[in-house]
Formats: sequence, structure tokens, C-alpha cells
Amino acid sequence: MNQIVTRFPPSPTGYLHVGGARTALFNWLYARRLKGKFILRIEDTDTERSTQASVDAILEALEWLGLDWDEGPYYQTRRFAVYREHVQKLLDSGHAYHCTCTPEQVERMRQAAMASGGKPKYDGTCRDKNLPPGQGAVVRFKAPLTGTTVLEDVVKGDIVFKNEELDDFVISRGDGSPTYNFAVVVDDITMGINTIIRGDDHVMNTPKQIQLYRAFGAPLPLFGHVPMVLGKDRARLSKRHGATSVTAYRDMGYLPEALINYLVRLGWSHGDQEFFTRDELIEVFNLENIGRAAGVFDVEKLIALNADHIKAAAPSRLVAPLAGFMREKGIDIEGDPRVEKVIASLGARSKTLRDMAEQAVFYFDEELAYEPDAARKFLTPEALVPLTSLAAAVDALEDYSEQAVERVFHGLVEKTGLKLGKIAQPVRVALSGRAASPGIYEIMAIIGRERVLTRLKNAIAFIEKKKSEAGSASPGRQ
RNA sequence: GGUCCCAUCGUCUAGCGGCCUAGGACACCGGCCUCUCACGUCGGUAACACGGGUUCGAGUCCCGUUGGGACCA
Repeated sequence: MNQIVTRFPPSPTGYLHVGGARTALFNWLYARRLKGKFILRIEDTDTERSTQASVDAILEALEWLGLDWDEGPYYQTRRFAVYREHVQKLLDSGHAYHCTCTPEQVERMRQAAMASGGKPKYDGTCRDKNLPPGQGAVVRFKAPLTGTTVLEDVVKGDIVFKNEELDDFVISRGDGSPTYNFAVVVDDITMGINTIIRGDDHVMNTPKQIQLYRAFGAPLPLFGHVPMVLGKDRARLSKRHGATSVTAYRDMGYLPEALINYLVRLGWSHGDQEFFTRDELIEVFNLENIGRAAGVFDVEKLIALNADHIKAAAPSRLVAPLAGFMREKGIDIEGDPRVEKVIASLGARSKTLRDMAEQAVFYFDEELAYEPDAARKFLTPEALVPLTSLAAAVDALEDYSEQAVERVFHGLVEKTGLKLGKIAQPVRVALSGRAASPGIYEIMAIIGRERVLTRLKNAIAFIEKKKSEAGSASPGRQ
């Protein structure tokens, strides 16, 4: 085979879902691996359900995933002349014929065939009539009546179909529009596609398509049918299983490389390796290791992989995507010199970017709100001494750094005899508003001395206020 | 209903006749680390659907059953 050419042909009847994204990914990876071409084709012949909004959504999702295409997008609705020309070719070569049987007649044939225990199919009434083209006449493919058609599938192995199971299917409708199987084959042949990786819901279409290739005298492409992606209940993945659109995952704070990593491992493996960068995948992806069994989409594992990719990402890589989530919280982090350090401090603690944004707020928001439970537990009168002495020590510090701050804490431990935790927890709440956060020395280094002092003072004032309120309220109680 | 596909821990999977008293990952449970939470690290629970063959030997090959799924209607 010369240069390999793959394709992804979505129907623009909705967003790009994760199952579709996976087959696009497989085709893309295979093309990139073998330095081939990846073509995008929009199968929009169902004009009832196809929309431009869907096309846009699909392109947007592919772009976000970084699955770039080398040709296209081609639109089937703009290729009717090509289809007509190919219908004529089959007519001329005797591989197709006009048929004037009405849908009602065909339906009766099917009923009759079923009644006599046969397969519901067209009985070939017009097959040898050599009818001329006529108003409303369809064009049928003259399919082989006996023998077998073998699909040599790279993932499933050989699949044999008896030709008697198939019938003379329609390739061109009464209005001149092509049928699905016909348009696909004409497109794939004329676009030079030689490798077709698609969902295994297409295996039953394949014998018909193979017969068309033969009728056209075209070489067969390599077929690989990959198993479906299932939901938790092992039924085909659908909206009731939760988010299925690619962009929904983007909006929830997943990294495209994580979704790609997850999707590729769902149905493909490379020994025991779980974590892959995009470049690694391009290096090692192959068709041989695609599995034969359908897989269940498991968000838990996606989350874990996303966390791993966040950890592995350079902070600078995360600034732009995180900025979007911060903006939702009214915080503009772009250009802020602290962001990369903030991201570094949160990398090991974030499952998603949304999650990271949540935790990053306190670094930037000066209107710190204390978590009620954390404040109740740690911002107590007992914390007054450590808080005030820390403030004094920090204020007196000659050079302010993470190391210097750490030394201050150790000094306080010695001086007060308190356990480090007794000092650290109130400070943590004072600085972050939470009971759980990155290390406090790190936080202090990032937010800077000024803010540290302000926040410590605020916490002290908070405790004092609480104390006096409690004092004035207590006489009424026993 | 017909045709076709599939079948290893809850999930994703390794395994391509002996290296398997079945390995890894996620999740879960414990220990360690520790200023909290994470991270990390160490350990644990957990699977070859069933029944026949073939073979000296089967998770691995063949047949059947069962169970899922796809397509057509």
C-alpha cells in the first residue's frame, strides 16, 4: 500500500460524542503514525436532520481534541453529480438496473418471503427487464445471487456473508439521491481512502459495500471494525448515561490529552501502559492491538487520567485553559505573575481544571470567606497567640521567602511549646479560608508578605469579634 | 424473527498452549510519609460465564450452551 488515507465521516445531526471521537481518533492516529492522510467528510444527505450548527459543533470538538484533518471537510450534499455519474457507470457496465416496483410491491415481496420462511428481500422482479430510466424509477444494484462475500477485517478477522442473504439493494432513489451505502463507497473510492476504521455497527453494511467496490473494479480498502462504547448498564452509550459530548468534557475541565488518552485505551492497549502523551500514541498506535469486545465508558478512570495529565502538564500549558474557569468566578488571572506558582501548588490536588479553579480562588480573592466548619474548629481564642506571634515574626523577617517562613514556624513551635499542627491549622484557615489547602509555607511564599499580614490580621479580628459576641450572648445562657 | 459480532477482577485491560498458585490500571480498604488535603509509596479484597472436546499440558485451540451487543425487518 502506498500512502495510507483514512477518514472520519460524521453525520451532522448533533454534537460529536465520545464514541465518534474515538473512531476519529483511531483514524487520525493511524494516519499520523504512518505519515498518511486523514480526511474529514460530512455525511449530510439526511437534510431533514443535518444542521450547520452540528457541523460547527463537530469541527469545534475535533479542533479542541487536536485531531487536525488534511483534506475537507467535504460535504456529500455537494457531490450529487459524482454519485449520479457513478450510478450511470454501474448501469453501463450491467451492474445495476432500473426498477419500477412500488414500495408497496416490495413490502409485499418481503411479507411473502417471510411467510414462506425466507429472508425479507427484494425478489428481483425488474432485475432482467432492462427497463429504461423513468419517472420515479429507482436504480438497484445487481448483486451476486450465490457464493459468499468475505470481509477480511483487521480487528475481527474474516467474516463470511452468504450472498443469498443479501438482495438487490437500491443505490439511487426515485428522486435521484444516492443511498447511504452507495454514497459512502463512491466517496471512499474517489477520495482515495484505503483504510476504513469505523464502529462495528457498520459490519452488516460492509458486504454490500464490498460488492460495490468489486462492481466498480476498485481495490478494496483495509477494513477495521472497532467495538462500540457502552454505558454503565452495558447499553449503547447515550445521554441518559450522563455527558456524552466531547465539548461537555472540555467544559467540565478535562484536558484534551486526557480524553484522548482515555478514549484510546478504551479498546486498545499497549502492554501495561496506561499513560500516553499524544506523541507517544502517534509512535506506538497500531490496529493489531484493538480489542474485539465492547467497552464501558467509565468516568472514574477518565477523572484519574485527567488528574495524571494535569500533574504532568507544565504550569504554563494550563494557564490559558484555567483562565476560562477563573473568569467564571470573576477572577482574571492572565498576566498575573503568580499563576504558574499557583498552578504548580494545585497540580497534585486537582482532578479537573474546574476543580483547580475552585481551589485557586483564595490566592486571588481578597474578600476571603471562611468555610464555616473550618472557622469554627480552628479560628478559636486559642489560636490568638500563634496567629499574633506569627504575624509579628513575619513582619520582622529580614528576607521573606518560603524557607524563611518555615524557620519562623519552627521557632514558634519551640517558643510556644505548641505542636506544629496547632499553629498551622489556624494559619491555614486564616490564609486560605479552608481546612485543607496546599502547604502553608508555599501559600505564604506565593501570596506575599503584605497579603499574609492582612489575612492574619483579619483572622485575629474575626476571632475577637466572635469572642465578644459570645461574651455578650452568654449571660442569657447557663 | 433472521444474519453477524463478542465473552479475563465492579470497570478498562495484559495474556497470542507450558514463564499464570492469572499481571497492570481505575475504584475500594489498610499502613507509611505529613502543617491539613492531596500527591507519592507499600500492602490488601477482587476475574479466566458454563459444559464438552483436542493436547503430556488450555485463560490461551475446536464445538455447544448461556448471556450481552449490532444490523435488517
